[in-house]
Amino acid sequence: MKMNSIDVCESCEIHKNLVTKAMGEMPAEEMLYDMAELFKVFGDTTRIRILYALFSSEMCVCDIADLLNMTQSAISHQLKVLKQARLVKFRKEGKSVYYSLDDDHIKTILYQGISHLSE
Amino acid sequence: MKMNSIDVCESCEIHKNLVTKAMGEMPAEEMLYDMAELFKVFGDTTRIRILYALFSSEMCVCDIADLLNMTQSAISHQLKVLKQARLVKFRKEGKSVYYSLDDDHIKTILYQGISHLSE
DNA sequence: CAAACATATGAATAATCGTTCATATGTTCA
DNA sequence: TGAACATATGAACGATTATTCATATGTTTG
Repeated sequence: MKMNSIDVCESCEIHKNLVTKAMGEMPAEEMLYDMAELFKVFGDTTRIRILYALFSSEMCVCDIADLLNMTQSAISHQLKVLKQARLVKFRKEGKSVYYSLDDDHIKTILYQGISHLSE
Repeated sequence: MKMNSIDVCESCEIHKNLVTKAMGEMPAEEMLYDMAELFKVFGDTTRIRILYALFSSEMCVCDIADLLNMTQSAISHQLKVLKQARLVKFRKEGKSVYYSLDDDHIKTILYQGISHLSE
């Protein structure tokens, strides 16, 4: 008599031990949520382009907009997303705001992605 | 006289050299697209949960559904996405289909994500 | 202060995505 | 062969998201 789970398939009770083991190794809900939120940020070509631009050097918003041939507004919105994910940082200089990479893991994450793709 | 880009901000021509340099280092369109597609796959808690489940051991669809307390259909749809991204592989045994991880980069990518989050 | 400029942001829209529901496919076993 | 089972899949729905447009904020300079 099951009580805590959907009755997906009774005969799979054979693997209850595997399920129990995996359940114990599952990260906490909040961690899973944060991980998904982080990877979502990498899941957009515009944001990946921005990160690559900043690999090259620090840049102001209009440099990036010019480089990617997109509107200043679109870039600004995406920089906000990158900022919230703590992937970029910025410094203000007069009217301009210069953005740069905020984290060493960014390259590693992107390169692992490339590495997976080129298998 | 500009010809190939939106006139975002004329006075930023100061940084044209940076923009040109970054343009030269930008990955090809197709690579950017593929990278975004790959990271999108990691951008969902259900799929991350499935990957973690498979870290633990190979599992059949209904094991995963039971573990995550979700419908068989939802899991099956997500496994399709993971399969297309070549993150999981499967073997058929009778009525069941056993899924397992298909790539060594998966752990590295997820761990880099965790590493970034816990800074 | 006013004009010019660089950036930020809220609302709207179109596109994409995850889950559900119903059902199809394919396997085993009586 | 037919019933039971495990999985896959198409369509539909609601939720999320990227870009655009209009405009606001904040800085510099005449």
